[in-house]
Amino acid sequence: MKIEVIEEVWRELGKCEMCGIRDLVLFADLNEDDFKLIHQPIVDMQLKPLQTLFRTDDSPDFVYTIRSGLVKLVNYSSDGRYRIVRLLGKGDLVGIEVLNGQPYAHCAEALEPLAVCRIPVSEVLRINRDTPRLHEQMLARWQKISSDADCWITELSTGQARQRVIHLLLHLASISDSDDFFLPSREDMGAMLAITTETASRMISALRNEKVLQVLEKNRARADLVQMRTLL
Amino acid sequence: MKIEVIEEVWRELGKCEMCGIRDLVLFADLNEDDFKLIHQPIVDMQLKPLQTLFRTDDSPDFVYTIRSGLVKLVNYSSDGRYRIVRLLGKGDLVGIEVLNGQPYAHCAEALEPLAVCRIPVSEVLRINRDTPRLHEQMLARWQKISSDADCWITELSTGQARQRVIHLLLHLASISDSDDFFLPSREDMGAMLAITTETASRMISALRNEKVLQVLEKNRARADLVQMRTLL
DNA sequence: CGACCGATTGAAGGTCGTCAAACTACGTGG
DNA sequence: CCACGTAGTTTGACGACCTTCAATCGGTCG
Repeated sequence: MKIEVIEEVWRELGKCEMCGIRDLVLFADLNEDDFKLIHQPIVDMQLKPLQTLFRTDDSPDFVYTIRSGLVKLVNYSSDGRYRIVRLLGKGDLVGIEVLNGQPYAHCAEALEPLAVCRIPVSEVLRINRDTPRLHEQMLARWQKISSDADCWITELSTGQARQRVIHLLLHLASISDSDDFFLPSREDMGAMLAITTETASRMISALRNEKVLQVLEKNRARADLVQMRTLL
Repeated sequence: MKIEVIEEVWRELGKCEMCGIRDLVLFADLNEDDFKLIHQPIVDMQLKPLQTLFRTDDSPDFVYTIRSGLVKLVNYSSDGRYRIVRLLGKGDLVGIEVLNGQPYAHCAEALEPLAVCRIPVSEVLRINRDTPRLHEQMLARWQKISSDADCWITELSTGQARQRVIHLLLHLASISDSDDFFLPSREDMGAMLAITTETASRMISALRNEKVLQVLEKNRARADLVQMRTLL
């Protein structure tokens, strides 16, 4: 559990209106006038794997939209062990709970090289007060979080270790936009699936022996998805 | 997995403004004028244990506010097994996802004798469009669902069977408003904790032998909460 | 080169699932 | 009234699966 300081690489973002993933983000439905409500800057940040966006006790002043990369939300439980409760990817909004006046509910760490837009909470609240065009997006985002959580419970926390690993790999492949996909460290797989790192490792080895999974460079893999689904 | 027809006992509800749990419910922040927006009736229903509020494929026309009792949200997975992904109690809103135009995401069944208010979706949507005083409640409710889900993942789906059972009992005790609390069938405990009914039964037996748990009449129990917490 | 970290593999033991039987509570029908 | 059937709970025995502990391997970085 390394603690590293965030090296922030700032770059003033021209305009949200020009955003390449405009249709995916929280501000998708805003019009030109709405954007005039933004006074404080929305800044672009790049993070390297292991760096944190925020921790539970950080001052809840920003939310983050993911432009590219993968983020894990981690819950450190009272007895020391930790559990990854969610994965967020392109277009997702990290830290949404602070928009309700809550503290950050998790620790958010980059898994892959990460590009995010850092949005001041005050700006979202202002826009949300002055135009109705955020409401639907907000509700849709909460909805997605909730259905992802259901999936996490039914697919990733139920059944035998082997099935959980396969479900996880299928999920990772489905949210990847390239042919290969992100393969977490065995420790992280364990924290997602509530199994040990050794068990995770054994399952990955087995799938490799069975030729349904190829491990590429560090943290990347490719899989025969069709055949893998038959193994469930 | 019994399928029973809902016996509905209807009673025209005087006014939401007179509601005994007014401060807990979705409409908590509405004022007198807002209530004039309601045209279709909100009706009071009583259900017996095992009866269902709705199933996944029901037409998504109503949401339900729980006045008293306990509801389980069930997810039937592709491979036949089922998993309980959430418990809802007094003041909770069942079926909230349909307000976003989605189908029901779960099957909702009564665990205890249940009293709910059945609210037409169309009314909530109208109020939500014409007044901002529902927005905050809606967001707060989604937020609670999400943090409950986190808790479900970290406490009820992680660790050894014994700890999971203890966490569940502590949770049930905490949401009960009397001294004793609801004790699920062993099968339901299994579906909540991703363990078998036999294991659930063994854990309950053990806790009884250790004198930290007393099983009362059917589906009720009392526990020494302080001592039980030390067993984690 | 050596230290270190993560991944892998092995062996041993514990926990939990599976199968089966006995027990309890409850309601029905003889 | 009692015998009986049903459904849920409990308990036991056994085996599979997973964790634990430990050793090894491979790659990276100083």
